Amino acid sequence: MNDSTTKSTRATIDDVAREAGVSTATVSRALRDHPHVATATKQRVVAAVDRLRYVANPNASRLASGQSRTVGLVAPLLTNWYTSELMIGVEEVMTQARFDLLIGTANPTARERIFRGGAHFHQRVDGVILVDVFCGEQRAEQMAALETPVVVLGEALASVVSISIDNAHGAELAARHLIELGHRRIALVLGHSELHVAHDVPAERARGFATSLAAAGLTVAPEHILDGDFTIGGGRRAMATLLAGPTPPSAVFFMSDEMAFGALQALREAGLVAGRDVSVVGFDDHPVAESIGLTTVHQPIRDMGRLGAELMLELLDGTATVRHHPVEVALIERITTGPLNPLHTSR
Amino acid sequence: MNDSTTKSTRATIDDVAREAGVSTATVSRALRDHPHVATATKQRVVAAVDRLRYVANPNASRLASGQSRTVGLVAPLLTNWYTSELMIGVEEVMTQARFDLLIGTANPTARERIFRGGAHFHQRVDGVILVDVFCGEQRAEQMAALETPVVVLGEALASVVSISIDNAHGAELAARHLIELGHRRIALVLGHSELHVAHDVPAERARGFATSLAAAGLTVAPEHILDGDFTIGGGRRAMATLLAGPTPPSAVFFMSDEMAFGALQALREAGLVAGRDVSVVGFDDHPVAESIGLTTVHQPIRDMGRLGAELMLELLDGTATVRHHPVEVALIERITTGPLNPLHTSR
DNA sequence: GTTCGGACTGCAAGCGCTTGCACTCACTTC
DNA sequence: GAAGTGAGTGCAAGCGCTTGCAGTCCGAAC
Repeated sequence: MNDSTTKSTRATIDDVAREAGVSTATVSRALRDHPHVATATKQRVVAAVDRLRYVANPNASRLASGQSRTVGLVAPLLTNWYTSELMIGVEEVMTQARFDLLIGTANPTARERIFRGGAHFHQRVDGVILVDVFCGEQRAEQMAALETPVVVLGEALASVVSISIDNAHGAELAARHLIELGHRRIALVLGHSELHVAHDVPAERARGFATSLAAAGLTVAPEHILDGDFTIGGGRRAMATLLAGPTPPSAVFFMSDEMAFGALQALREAGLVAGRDVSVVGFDDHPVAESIGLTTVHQPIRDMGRLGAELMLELLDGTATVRHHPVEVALIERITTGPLNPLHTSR
Repeated sequence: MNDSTTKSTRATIDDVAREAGVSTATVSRALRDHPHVATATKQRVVAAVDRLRYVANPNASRLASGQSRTVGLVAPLLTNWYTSELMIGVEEVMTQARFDLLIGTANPTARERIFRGGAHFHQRVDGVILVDVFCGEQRAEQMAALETPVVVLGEALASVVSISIDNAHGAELAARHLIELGHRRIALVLGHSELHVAHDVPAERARGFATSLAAAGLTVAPEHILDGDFTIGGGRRAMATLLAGPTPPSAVFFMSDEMAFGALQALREAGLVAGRDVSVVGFDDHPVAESIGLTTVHQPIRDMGRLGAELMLELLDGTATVRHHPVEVALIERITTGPLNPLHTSR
């Protein structure tokens, strides 16, 4: 009956038990630091494990324990440097906690299923970290009712654990900086990624921008508000459009660094110098922003990833409090912004 | 005994079997498109699955089948945009094939264990994709002897399935381009990332670079070969050093775009214009290279990731042939390179 | 009318772990 | 000396699937 064929199969817990002269139950407990295992026994087990190079089969232990020790990371766009950066942070913490990370793209259909717990995902993970999967409070409540713990990154929510920066505040800083440099005719390039259904990050940044302008008694001309699609190409086109207009702005706030990169390209193509002819501010602090010298609003992305993972771990422990965790942003002044060029003051 | 407590637990295969009026074995077979399952039966099963919103427990099926349907992706540096880009490609294909992707960092210790199959990893994955974990032919042979299928990305190897670009050729293209523009005093900025133990990518690129110079009867001055550490900062420092030297080069080839970005910054700080005063060529075609206008050697990273995943799938099928798969590179001319500036011809 | 080969389905034995429960022994405590 | 107490261990029943083997049934071939 016992087919202990000489197949060079991997050692199982039973092999270890036999080798150590104890029961499988004891091996299992010894290996997981359960209380009530004699120190001597534990040592024998560990020695046997080493001798046999035993590694527990995760599928078996997960099946038996009902815990998958895996968390899912869902993001609409993995391509994104922002997402990867966040992912690194999450991965760091999760690996250390000996958890697996399952990454998945959230196409629009999948999104809805995730909210209702119907996703394929839910069956195999202990928790889900949502990155930039904008859901809104209503959806958050739905998720809070689910048995799967959820951490939302990039959006401020009350019914689930969430982490995000104060987008309005970041935009305020950017606009205030431009105003302080003397700029009056300031343009705004926003974005409407279709993947980010219903998300209000652009709206919040626009609000912050408007707040600062209003505080200085300024307004934005309608033709100075453009959509840059959150892409390099979109930013380039937006900048070109602004330059071609009747009254080009002396400064532009882009809602992402990548759009700003495109804008710098457009400026160069027009023979203009950023920071002198036109001031440009981005948002994110992309790794390349520093080398280009782009003035931007820095957000600690990797830290947010780490925090997200830590909160997920707490959630799984039952020690987390459901609330929003705000994260600080800061303006980083570099060379793409400068005092208002006299050229512009002349009307 | 049968504790069918009213716990709102998930539906199991038995629930589906009961609902469809068949045995669990039949459900299992129907769901995996086994032959010899009557069409009508299959439909009943599918209907029951829908009604119960059943999703198979992956741990149970993996345990029972002995297949983990998971592949590991190991890279020394996940932070890297290159790695993320590659990962996206792999993820795309793997997800479609309904495989899970487990990502892991390969610190030096872990590397050796992976080579000998002793890694924690091996117990839980059907195959391993190694990204930039430079191993050399000897290590590759070791791995080929392992039962775990391996695909190596970024290095040309004979004993395992491998994928890489022709680094020497890429560098040749870059150098030739500069030579054709009239440059004679060309510098080289390489890198020695410590994480990339013993990898010869820099060596190959250096060789290609030398080949092109030699063909034009040129040589490089020793002080024109610097280490830029493969980082933005390193590139910046290298460029600054070159500019401060007694005979600054008129053109520089950087082994990575990121170092080139740093160089552009250094040039700007020195009041010089890239493409006019000094020509700069990078390597990689980083997403930002386009917006900055960096001339560089393009490599189809995401495609390489896709190919790697496809080959892994074939390997698991037993339909792959072990060999190296070369991938094409191409020079992309942009604005950081230009004809030799007369200033430089004067000695 | 048998016999036979397939198509289809069910039985039941695992896969390698975890864990509730029961049990054995010292040791204490009255 | 009896009765507790609790640390330490083993038994065995699962966890939810897969799959070899053994049917059952039915139409085709003899």
